[in-house]
Amino acid sequence: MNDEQLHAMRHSLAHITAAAIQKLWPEAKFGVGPVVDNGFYYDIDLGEKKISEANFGKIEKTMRGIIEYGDDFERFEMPVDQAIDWARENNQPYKEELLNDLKRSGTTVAKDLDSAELGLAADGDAAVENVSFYKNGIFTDLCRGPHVANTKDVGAFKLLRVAGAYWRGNEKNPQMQRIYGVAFETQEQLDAHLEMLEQAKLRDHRILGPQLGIYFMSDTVGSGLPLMMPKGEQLKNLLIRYMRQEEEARGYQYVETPVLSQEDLYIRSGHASYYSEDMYKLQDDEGQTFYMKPMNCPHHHMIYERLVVSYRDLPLKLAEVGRDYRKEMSGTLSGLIRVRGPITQNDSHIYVRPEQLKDEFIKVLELFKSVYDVMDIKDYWFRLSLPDFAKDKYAGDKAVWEDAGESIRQAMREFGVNFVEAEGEAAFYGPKIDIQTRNVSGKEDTIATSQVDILVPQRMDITYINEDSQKSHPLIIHRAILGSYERFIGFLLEKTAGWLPLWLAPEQIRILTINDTVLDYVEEIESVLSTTVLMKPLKYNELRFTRDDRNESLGKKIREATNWKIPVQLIVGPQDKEAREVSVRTQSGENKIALDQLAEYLQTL
RNA sequence: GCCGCUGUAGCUCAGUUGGUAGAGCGGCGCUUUCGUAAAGCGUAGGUCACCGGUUCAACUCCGGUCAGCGGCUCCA
Repeated sequence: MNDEQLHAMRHSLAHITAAAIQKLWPEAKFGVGPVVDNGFYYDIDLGEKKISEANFGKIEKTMRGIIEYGDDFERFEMPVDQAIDWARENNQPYKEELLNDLKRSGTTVAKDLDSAELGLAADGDAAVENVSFYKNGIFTDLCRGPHVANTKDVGAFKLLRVAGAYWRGNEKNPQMQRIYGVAFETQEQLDAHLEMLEQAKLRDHRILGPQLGIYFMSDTVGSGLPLMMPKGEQLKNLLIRYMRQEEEARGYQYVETPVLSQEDLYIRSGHASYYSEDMYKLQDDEGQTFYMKPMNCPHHHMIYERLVVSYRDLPLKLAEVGRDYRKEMSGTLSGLIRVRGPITQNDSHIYVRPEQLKDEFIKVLELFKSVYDVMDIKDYWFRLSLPDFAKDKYAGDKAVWEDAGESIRQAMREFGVNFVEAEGEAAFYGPKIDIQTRNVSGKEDTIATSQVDILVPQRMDITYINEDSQKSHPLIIHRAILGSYERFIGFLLEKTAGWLPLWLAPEQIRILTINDTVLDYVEEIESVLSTTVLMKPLKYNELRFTRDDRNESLGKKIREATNWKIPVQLIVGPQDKEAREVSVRTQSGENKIALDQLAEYLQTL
C-alpha cells in the first residue's frame, strides 16, 4: 500500500468516526477531520454533552457497523452558495464559517490544514465557485478527498484518546473535542504501533528520572518545579562543567547575574511589553517591584556596557549558567522538558559587529556539532525560523530582518548543515535556528536554539564606537547549545533509555562482592579506582564508585545494579582475588581484567 | 489557562454497588556467606491527595482545591 492509499484510508476513517458520532449524537456539530501521523482525528462540538474515552467502545462499535455495511464514498460538487445553505440547514455552523471564507477569498485564512480538508486546491487564493463533498451512507461532509472506494476498505483502526482543541487553533474560539484514532493497513501493523507506544513509555524521562534517583516532582512544592536529587545534581553539574570547558576553550567568558531585577531592566529591554504576564513578579516591603529573570539577556547587556567601548572589544562572548524562572501555563508543563524553574540555561550572548556575524555564527554551528558528536546525538536537523510579518509580534526594519536571516542561511550553507525554514517561528527580536529532533514517540522536539538579535541593541541603545569614531549598535547572537540543562537531562534519559554514557553516569562503577572473604581485596580495588581520573571528554573527571558488600546473593546485587543502570559492575569473588583480577560486567558483556590493567581499561570504555 | 482522564502503603497495583482497606516488591529482624537479573522465615507500615457538603455512617456520593497524564493554545 502506498502513502496515498494509506492517507485515503485514514481520511476515510475520520469520516466514518464523524458518521458514527452523528448517528449516536445527531446534534453534533463538526469541525475538521484531517489525517495526522499514524492516524486521523475529527473535531466535534456536542455542546454541553462531552464525549469521554468511556464512550469509545460504543463509537467504535458503531464505526464497525458502518464499515461492515459497506457504503461507497460518493463524490459530488455543488456551488458554494448552495453549500452554505446546506450547512445552515443541517445546523453545521463551523462548516458554514469555512464555506463563507472560501467564498470570500478562496482560502480559509487559517492553517494549511483547513485547505486540505475542504473542497478546494491547496494553492487556491481566488474565490471559489464550486466545492466538493463526499457522502458515505447518510453522512455527508465538505471535503476535498480523496477517499477509499468503499467503507469496507479502511484497514485496522483504534480510537486512542479525546482531547480539547480550539476551533481553528485560536484560544479565543470555542473549544471542541478532538477524537484521535490510529489506523494501519493490517491489524498486525496496528498492534506493532501500539506496542511501540508502550515501549516508548518505558523510556519516558518522567518515569526514568524518579526511578533512577535523578529528580522528582513534589505535590507540595508545586507544578513545574522539579527537585533534583543527588544523582540528578551530579549529572547536571557534569554537563555544566563540560560545557564550560568547551566554551572557555573557544573564548567565552563566564559571568553570573542575579535572579531578580527591577522592572526598569525589562522596560528598557522591551521584554516587559511582550512577556510581563509570563514573569514572576515580587513586591518588597518598600514598594519596589522586582521580576524573577525569565532570561539572561538583559543582564548580560548591562555587563556588555561596562566592558565594551570600541569595535576592538568585539566580539565579546559572555556565558552563564543562568537560573531562570518563567510563569508557564500549568497545562504546558511536562517533566523536565518544560518547567517553571529553575530553567538552568546553558546560555551565552555573542556581541558582534555586523561584518563578524556570519563567521561567528559558523563558530556557533561548529560548537553545536562538536558537542552533539560527543553526546552521540546524530538524528537532528536545523530549522531556520523566520518572521511572519502578518503577525504583529515582529517589529523593526524588514530589510534588517532579511539581512540577518540571509547571514544565518549563508553560515549554514557554508558550514554544510541540513536545514528547513519556517515562517512565523522567529523570536520577537530576530530570526533564529532551532535544533530539532524526534523524541521516543516520534514527535518533533526542539533541543536547543540560537537567535540573532537585531532589535534589542537599538531599543536598549547598547553601542560601540566603530572605526569611523561613530556610535554603532552591535548584533547579538543568543545561543544555548544544550538548551536548558533540565531539558537536556530529560532528552538524554529518553535517548539512552537511562543508560548514560560512563562519563556522565552519576554512579559509574559498583563493586559487587560474592562473600566476606574478599573485603581486603576490594579495598585494593577501591584504591585503584580512587586514583583513576577520566580525561575524555570531560577532563579531570574523577571516578564515582560504590561498593555492595551486603549479605545478599550475587544475582540480587547484579539485578539491583542493572536496574540502577550502572554502566560498570565489578564482580569480586575468591577466584578473582586468587587471580588478582576483577570480572567487569558492562552492557556489552563480561571481561576478566587484571587489577593492574584496570585503570587503563576503564579509560577505553 | 482550556477540554478529557487520573490520584489507595516508599514503589507497582487490587478492593469496598456507603459500614474506617489488601497483595507483591521494598523496609526492619532472625537464619543463610552464596559466582552472573530476586535465598528462607517472621514483622512493622495507610487521615484511601487536600478542604468542605450530604448521611446514623464517606476511601466510596456531591462541590471545590492541589497534583499527574493526553491534547489545544503558548514557548523570550
